Amino acid sequence: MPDFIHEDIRKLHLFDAMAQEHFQTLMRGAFVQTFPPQIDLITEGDPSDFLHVLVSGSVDLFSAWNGRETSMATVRPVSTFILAATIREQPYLMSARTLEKSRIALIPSVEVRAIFDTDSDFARAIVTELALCYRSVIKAQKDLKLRTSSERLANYLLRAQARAGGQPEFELGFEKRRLASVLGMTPEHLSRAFKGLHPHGVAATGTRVRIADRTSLERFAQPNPLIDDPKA
Amino acid sequence: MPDFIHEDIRKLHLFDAMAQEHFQTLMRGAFVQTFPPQIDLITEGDPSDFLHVLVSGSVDLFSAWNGRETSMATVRPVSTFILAATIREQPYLMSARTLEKSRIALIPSVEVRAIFDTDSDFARAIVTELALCYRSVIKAQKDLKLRTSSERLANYLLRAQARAGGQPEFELGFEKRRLASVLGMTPEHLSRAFKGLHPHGVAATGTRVRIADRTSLERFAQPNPLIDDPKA
DNA sequence: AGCCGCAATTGACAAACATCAAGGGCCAAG
DNA sequence: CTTGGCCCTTGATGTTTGTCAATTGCGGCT
Repeated sequence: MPDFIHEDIRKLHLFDAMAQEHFQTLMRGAFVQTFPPQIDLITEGDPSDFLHVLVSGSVDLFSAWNGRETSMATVRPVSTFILAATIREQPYLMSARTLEKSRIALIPSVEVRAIFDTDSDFARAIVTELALCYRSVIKAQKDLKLRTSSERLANYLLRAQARAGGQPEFELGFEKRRLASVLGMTPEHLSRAFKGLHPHGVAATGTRVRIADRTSLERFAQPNPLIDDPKA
Repeated sequence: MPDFIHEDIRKLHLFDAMAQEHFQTLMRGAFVQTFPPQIDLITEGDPSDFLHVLVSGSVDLFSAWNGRETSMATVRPVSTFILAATIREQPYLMSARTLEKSRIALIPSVEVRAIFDTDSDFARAIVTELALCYRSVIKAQKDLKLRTSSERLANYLLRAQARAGGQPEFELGFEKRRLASVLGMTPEHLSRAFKGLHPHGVAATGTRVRIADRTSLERFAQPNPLIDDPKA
């Protein structure tokens, strides 16, 4: 594995405090692979043999039941996924597939657990990371249970704009059909929801979105830090 | 605090591996309080000053936004809640109130964090606990996004029956209106959903439910371990 | 027993959301 | 430039779920 990838991974909160020796042990057992778009990386129910670290590209976490499928989250670099399954030695609860060409580091779960047992800095970092993940799912659940689909879209756009640096115009980053799945609605309904936000200054052309009047959109969306702030 | 409560708490996975000395430190700073039913224990957004341990009774975790309210989970003894907020030193994401008369131990968050830093067994236990919590929320989210309300009810009843020991008849444990909120629907709709399950052998009288034909109900509910098994 | 209060139910209706079936726009290959 | 594919959109319609209002039913209290 090239050194610059080591450095990218090392910079993650999860790995930045642990002993160098332990980090190197992890990296020795790990390997990096590049995947084309739309490749299934893991399937829910499979044993969690590897902790995954997305180095570049993007990955969709999704789940299926009874012929239906829903997108649970989008992973962006550089971050890990399926940490909880690795820790608990339990099967994955979600499937994962690449959205674009992606570079992914695979670290054997056995080694993660072994070092977790000996390196308390690493253990602490895992706790912090897991607590963060937990809170973000709770927020997603509140979003889902307390808001209508238009409200979810409005708040999603506000967050996306903030993430993109706050300019009035920004890229969605993926297709609308996937956004619909993330928001828990159909593509058709999303299309109508976008139209419904037009009076509040939202204009979408393709994958590009323009928020003309943030104040008006906020009045409609009623964003709340306890749901929408990723840091809270 | 009486000793038998210490013992109950000590038996929790979260505390059963840590050094006795550290456990005693935690307990010295903690206090137990008994609350009547329907008392607000914490409000979302408040700073997380205490880790709560429910010793007896039951507690509802809920959340509100824009005039709407939804029940996120029910806590049953003996278990802790709002661990993630304590760890991250962040405000609570959910409010909590007693459902019945409840006895609750309050452990100052500062001390939890301090001992977490020195006792690696405790840190490990926290990781395990958090990973478990995380996975259970993911399951809840899959339940919400992939199933209709009738399907959620059907699967809930199957789980409740299993939890109650598997007898054909069992107690719900709380009011139907709260069940409706947990399942993300209105009480009226829940009432109709129960009627819809009648052909599959479900009969509900008050807070008591009878599943006459589990096989038939399972055929309709399509339970899946990756959503419904609390241990997975 | 009778009354009260509250939860649960029921019915009628409205809103939210999904489905199905066409069309339109974009882009890349021929 | 045309063609085909794919996504997005649009319209019509159906299903699911929520709301409102009224009623029933049950348990506690007097």
